[in-house]
Amino acid sequence: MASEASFKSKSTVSAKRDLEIESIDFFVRMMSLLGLPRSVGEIYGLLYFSPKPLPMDQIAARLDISIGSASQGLKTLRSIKAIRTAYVPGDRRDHYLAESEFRRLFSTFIKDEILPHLESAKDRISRMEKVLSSESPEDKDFYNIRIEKLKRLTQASGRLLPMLAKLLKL
Amino acid sequence: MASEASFKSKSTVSAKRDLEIESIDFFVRMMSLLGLPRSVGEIYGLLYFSPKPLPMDQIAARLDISIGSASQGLKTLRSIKAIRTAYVPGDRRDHYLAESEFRRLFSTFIKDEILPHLESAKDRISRMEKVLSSESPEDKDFYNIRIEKLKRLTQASGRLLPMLAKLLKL
DNA sequence: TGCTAATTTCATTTTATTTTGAAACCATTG
DNA sequence: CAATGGTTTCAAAATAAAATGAAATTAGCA
Repeated sequence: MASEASFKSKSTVSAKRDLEIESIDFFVRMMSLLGLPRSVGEIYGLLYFSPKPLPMDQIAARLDISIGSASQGLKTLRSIKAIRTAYVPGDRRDHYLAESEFRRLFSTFIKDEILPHLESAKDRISRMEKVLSSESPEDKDFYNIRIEKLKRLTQASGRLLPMLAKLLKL
Repeated sequence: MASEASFKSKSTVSAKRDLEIESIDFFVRMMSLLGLPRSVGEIYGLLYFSPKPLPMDQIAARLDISIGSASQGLKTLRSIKAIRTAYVPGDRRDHYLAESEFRRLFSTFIKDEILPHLESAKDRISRMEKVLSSESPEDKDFYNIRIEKLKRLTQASGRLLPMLAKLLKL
């Protein structure tokens, strides 16, 4: 079937392509800042500037990545709520849309990736305190001060991060 | 030369070792959250619970890593101001001490690693706007809205991150 | 200044992560 | 309920990141 439905001038098509490329580049960097693989950034970048929801095979084709990568990347993006599926009548394939509210994206990330670490940090600190109180090594004061600082750090982050997450929701 | 200078009971020594191990573990995780390699976390973790400044060769020996790694790791830690050198009379080697004020550590990290990305993001957004204004593709509204959102994101981070950095300096 | 210990650098090796591609699985529909 | 299109999974391959170790460099001291 030829695409007779809409005529697009050459320059307009390339303008869209330019935006797409800038977007992909942008999100590849941003995601890698969050420790996510390149392909995840590419997919999100593509979807972010796509006016229509795209199915997996088209995503893979336009980014020239394998469908395996695409599937994995979409899974990751779904898990952090950075994309959602859209129903397209008469098409069996799932179609994906970028969730453009970054607030949600970041707060999900903070909740899922950072706060759990803070939790285990608290456990670790209690263990340290136990060790220190059961023994009385030299430099006990030094150790106490260090543990105290660790404690403050985790407490501060435990308060700050949820605040940040909330701020981003504005 | 035997270490006759101080007698340490077996349990006290192991208590210190326990603290050290918890500390290393803690900072390995924390640094990896910031995208820094394992060895960097190990070194900082060791120094954080060391009452005395340590020279590079001792650091490498205690962590069982190569002096190459130790040198690189110390360089990284120096560059983010997470450690500093201490003068030890009669010893030619540099001795290292953990900077225990995390605030500084984090604010340096934000300034050096994150803010530069924001700068390049601004450039990219101007390019996008230029592309969009010179052409008039379909879905122009959609694209404008997306660009607008990106702009807000970078502006918000541009304001928020320095605030955070300052807060952490208090 | 020359000697040597201390440190840095960097090519190579090792390890960890990401991507691929094909097989297995699932779900729709004819 | 078989056939086919769509998706996931996962072992193997490709790539990227980090650690090693030895040579090169630097700096303190005699």
